[in-house]
Amino acid sequence: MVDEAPDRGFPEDEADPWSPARRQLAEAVHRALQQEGFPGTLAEVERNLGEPPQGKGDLALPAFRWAKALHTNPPALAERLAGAIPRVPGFARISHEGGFLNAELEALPFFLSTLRMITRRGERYGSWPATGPTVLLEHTSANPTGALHVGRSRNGVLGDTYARVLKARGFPVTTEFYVDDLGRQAATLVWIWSMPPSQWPAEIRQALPSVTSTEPPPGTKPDHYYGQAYVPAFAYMRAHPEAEAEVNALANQVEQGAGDLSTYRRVPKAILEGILASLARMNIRFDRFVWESELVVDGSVHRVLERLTSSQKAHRAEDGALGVDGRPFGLPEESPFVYATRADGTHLYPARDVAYHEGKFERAGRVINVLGQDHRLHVQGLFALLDAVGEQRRPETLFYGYVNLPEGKMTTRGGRVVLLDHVLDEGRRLALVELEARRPELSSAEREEIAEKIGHSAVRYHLLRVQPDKPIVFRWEEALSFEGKSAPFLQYAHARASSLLRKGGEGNGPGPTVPSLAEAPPSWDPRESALVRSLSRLPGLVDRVAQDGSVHLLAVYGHDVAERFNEFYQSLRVLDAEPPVRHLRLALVHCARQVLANTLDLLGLEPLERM
RNA sequence: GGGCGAGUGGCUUAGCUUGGAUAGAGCACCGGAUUCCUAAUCCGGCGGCCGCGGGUUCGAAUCCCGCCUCGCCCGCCA
Repeated sequence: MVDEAPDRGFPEDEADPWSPARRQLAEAVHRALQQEGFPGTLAEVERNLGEPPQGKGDLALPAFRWAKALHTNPPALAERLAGAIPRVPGFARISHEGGFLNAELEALPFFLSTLRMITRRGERYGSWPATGPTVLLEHTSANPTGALHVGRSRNGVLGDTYARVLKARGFPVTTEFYVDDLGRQAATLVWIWSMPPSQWPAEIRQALPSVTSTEPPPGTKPDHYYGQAYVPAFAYMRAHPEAEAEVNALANQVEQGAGDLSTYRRVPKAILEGILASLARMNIRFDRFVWESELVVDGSVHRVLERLTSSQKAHRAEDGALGVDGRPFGLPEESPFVYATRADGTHLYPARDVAYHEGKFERAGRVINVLGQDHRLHVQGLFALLDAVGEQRRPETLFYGYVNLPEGKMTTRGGRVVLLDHVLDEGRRLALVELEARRPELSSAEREEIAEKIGHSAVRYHLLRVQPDKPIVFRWEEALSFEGKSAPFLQYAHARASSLLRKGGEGNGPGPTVPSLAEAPPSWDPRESALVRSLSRLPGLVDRVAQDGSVHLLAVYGHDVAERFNEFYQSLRVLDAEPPVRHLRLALVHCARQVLANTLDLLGLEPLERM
């Protein structure tokens, strides 16, 4: 039983409940090690503090690493350290076992100060103080040539989540979508839709018999409507040289910044709006759009080409094409050059990409791109070009694996795709079926609203829950699972907590106060302790994920919190407990709901009051 | 062929950056829990030479080397 002021060492302005404890312990251990003749730094000690197995305390330090240099053996060193370390504020016990030094927190003060931090910071728990520099994060950037498939949406889900985490870590973040309106793909669609369907070539009309207007009929999304012409138009164009020439002429015209851009962009823009509407259903939004054609019009591509031309590192092919040797950047021997222009001097994608990045570097101190793993080599080419034009700065990249179907790769032209909108619709439908069975007392409007939130959250979570690097095989039953490792599992825990707080008379108010050490029950149920411990980990996790983009860890974490909460909920009574216990448990429920809500928000998922 | 990425129970997967004390989940399967705050939940059981071989180390799923398998890329396309 603790008998003195419990809260020293836990300042009010901390963002992370663990950092004071870690720091205090590391300092004490470091001092003890120095007495043994240890030459290393405090940071080295702190880095080696790990989490011991269940039941062996809260922080552990393996002594093996330093024993030899200090002319002793690990168990002896651990024992001597344990003996040499005085009472550390916040810790109840420092012990040793084998070659490990184990430290046990004063559990109650730690738990209560964690709960207090959560109630005090509310929705800001998990967030860190503002810091710099501005981060520019580009993601999704799907070509505006049709409706988005689930594979492309993984990019958006990853990018949007990473942006949320970086913001929470304190960085000012801007998200950008690069609209690739140049090139043959977009031109093909612009070309076909520049004619009324009645004047289309017979082959295309036959492929799309129901299409009669250049405007999507009411109730049809423009990305689906305009996009459906892509496959037949592309096939026709490939088979008819005169059509291909028209498309190329169109493409070349915009590529040079000639012609009326607003006319040209009509269809790509409409498709983009459709794509954005789909993404918005999953809570993905952008701060800024950069149209590739704009970089031509404003001269930035031209300026890049001038710099490249005068660069020592420029490589001029025999026929005049301008590029650089990419081998120092890892390009293969067989195709060592990355070209910025064609032989006729017209610019290519890599040149525009350099121009785009120069703009990004002006707008932000740190630039991150979210790209599919097929872009790895392109990035090396980009680096080679940046180097050649004398640009020192480089973007960071978060790569992700593709979403495939059990039958293989998704292909738009092969007609083997699963569209995001269809997955989202099916998710909503399945959730509605569940709700009709489980929540008949709700109005149908409420059920519809909740179903949409469950459905899109399930899809988003599914795309988020594994390491970005790993490829995903899309299976409907898995993507729309509402059990186990899924968004509804998290949402359900949140809804349960919300329900308890409603019934406990707390509603959406500031929540119950955290009891003081004197008021709190002296001994806690293991499920209560496990829950607070889980809650205490959010800020540290946000810090880590912000560093390396491992956003899946947050999805894993959310599951852990929900699981701890469900275990607590299942076996312990809250509302009909005795007053001191009830008080504490209500605070616990309030904090769990808060952390769940914050984690859900970081993941871009919807917290639900009832489901 | 080269480069990059991934290989963990029947399936999906966390842990690998920074080596540490019984490798943690979900699905499936088997058994159990609902007069009680939402059973989309919980409890128990089953199931793992952490791809293979070598190396470094007091200690390797984690680091290094080699091999195998799968994926992606290797256009004056984007």
